[in-house]
Amino acid sequence: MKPSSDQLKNEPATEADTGSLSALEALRNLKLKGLEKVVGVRVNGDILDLSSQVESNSKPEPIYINSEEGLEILRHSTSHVMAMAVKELFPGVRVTIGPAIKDGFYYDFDYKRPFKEEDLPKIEEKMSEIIKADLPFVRKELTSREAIDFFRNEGEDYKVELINDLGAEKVSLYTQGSFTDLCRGPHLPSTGMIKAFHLTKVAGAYWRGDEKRPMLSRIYGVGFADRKALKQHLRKVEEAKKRNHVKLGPQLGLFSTFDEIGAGMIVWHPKGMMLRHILEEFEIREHLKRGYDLVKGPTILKTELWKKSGHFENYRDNMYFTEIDEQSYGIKPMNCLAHMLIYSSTIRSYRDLPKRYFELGTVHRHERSGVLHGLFRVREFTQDDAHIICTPGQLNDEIKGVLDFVRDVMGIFKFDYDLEVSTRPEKSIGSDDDWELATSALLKAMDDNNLPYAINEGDGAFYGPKIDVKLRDALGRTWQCATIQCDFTLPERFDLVYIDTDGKKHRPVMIHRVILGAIERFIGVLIEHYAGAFPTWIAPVQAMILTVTDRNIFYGKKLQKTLVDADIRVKADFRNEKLGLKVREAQLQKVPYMLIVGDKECEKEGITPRQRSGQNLPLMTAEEFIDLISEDCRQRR
RNA sequence: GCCACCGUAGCUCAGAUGGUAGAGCACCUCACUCGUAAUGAGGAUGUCUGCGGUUCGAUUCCGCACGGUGGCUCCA
Repeated sequence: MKPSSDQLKNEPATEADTGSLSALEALRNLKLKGLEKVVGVRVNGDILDLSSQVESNSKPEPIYINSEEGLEILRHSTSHVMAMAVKELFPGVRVTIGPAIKDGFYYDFDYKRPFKEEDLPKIEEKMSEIIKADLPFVRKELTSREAIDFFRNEGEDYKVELINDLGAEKVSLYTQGSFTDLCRGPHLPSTGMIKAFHLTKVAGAYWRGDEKRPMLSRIYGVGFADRKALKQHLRKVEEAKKRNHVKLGPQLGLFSTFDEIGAGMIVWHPKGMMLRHILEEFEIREHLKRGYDLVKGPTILKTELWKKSGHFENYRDNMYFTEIDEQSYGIKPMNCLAHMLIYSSTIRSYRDLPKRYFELGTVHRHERSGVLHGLFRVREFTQDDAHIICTPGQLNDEIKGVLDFVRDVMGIFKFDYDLEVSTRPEKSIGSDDDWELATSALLKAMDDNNLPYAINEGDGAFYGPKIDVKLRDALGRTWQCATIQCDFTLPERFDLVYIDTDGKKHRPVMIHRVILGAIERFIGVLIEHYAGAFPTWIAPVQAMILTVTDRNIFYGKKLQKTLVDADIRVKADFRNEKLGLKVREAQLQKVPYMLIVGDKECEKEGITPRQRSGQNLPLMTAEEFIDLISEDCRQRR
């Protein structure tokens, strides 16, 4: 199908004799090739429709459909097509908003009943008709008054609300066929340029994200420049499914959940517990190297103390409470309180600072049932939590130290990550000055280190601003794990002091920080990142001894003892089964090394390791194999 | 918490428009002693998530609860 450039030629450009012409004309004048793939233009940094007016001597930059901006235009236009299809199929539906998002788009509707998955094929069909009709997207500017009248007439109250809130004098509307939507644009020249889309799912979503407002029905779709890209995306989604830790975890014998235990509670099986143990041991060593002290607080603390810290006021809904001897206690959702008391248990000198208290602290949070998900969102989890209490002068270095720590650890696991700074939320404690101070301290530490970051306004913790570290896994998806939070308030509330050089009491500042975040979530990310094939240094089972016949068991056991004594995490399969079966099962368990032990190995007192890749290594002695694994561990591979 | 969808053996799934259920793998037993992703034969397996309701009768229909998935809101 040819793009509809001919249609467009006659569009708004015609009246423009006064030194302006359509962007498409301007591009033609530039004699650019591949104009059929151009969906918009960039002029002075603004992205405009192909039909928009530009000055005759301007040189608009073409935006191709497969560029990032081009895809956004495509997806946004596809959402309009979907809205049109839905309006035609479901009379009485009211439209709200429908933006482009990563890989696709969505549109929220208000209808007498929510949409179901089974509605999607019908909608897709209707959309295909609209696309086939190759309807042009026509932009029109109206005053807000006129636009409000228009939408009120159409019964589209959500649009009226949007225009009122915009408070602009003029707004733009886009029309394709029978459908007109309030929209800033830009859009494709016409619907015919949509070549590859797919509606993926339905979901509920609150109007404007506010749970007190109506629940709308959202339809999600994906859209790409061509069918090949769409197919590739669907393959990627399949690949991600295969890595799903909720499935892989139990399959690999790592963890499981039980209805009878409760939602959001993880039960760790032997191999999963071994993985945790390895990570925790690794963490303890890394923390000790960096001047942290190990501490531990109790799980339940008096409610009075939670009132003092501000948690009761600000975090109560997420906490569990209990009663002991007619006293109210709260189960800890965070680890800071005990650390504060450890600090204030004696007089501190400026010479003692900074204090870095580290605890693998298990916390309980009452997360709302709908947010629970595998290991990523649970109600009981363990944080690699530390509180750094230091002088204001040390703050910058300490934040830098934590950022370096994060960089080192993420480097070991080969994770890329982005940094985001979150500022003061509505529900919070502390003075404006302290927030200002804490926020600028975080920003300064990042600026000093030339670290790029994004800002999330109002997304901070209730006691202070934070730097969040978003990991990117092997599939490019992001997860929040590490976080660094600056806090001037708790030291105040707990009256933490140190004696400075002047002999007087001064107030220290505090940093809350986690590196892996929650061990549970981090392991979930690791499972998906490695698709369950953990590198040898963290693999719960590093090697599996596989005997060929019963004759080999005696030697196999001897070998196992040698390796266990050398701290290799080795298991053995001495069953009277065929080697092929044993290899298959070890392979499915993603064990890094299989040690094949047959008559040949018994005779030569050696082993033939088979790597997870399927590659066989030459026959070697147990000592050589121990060296091999030790080297893997040293290299963290 | 809200919206949608889902819940049949350890796992993956089939099934009956309401008459108490099957297949493969796993498991158990026996034989085979075997060299790099499934040896063969035989056997057992379920309160069809739970509780109520409708019905002569429910795993199937309805309601509630519990659990899961995808979103919204929230968040490590």
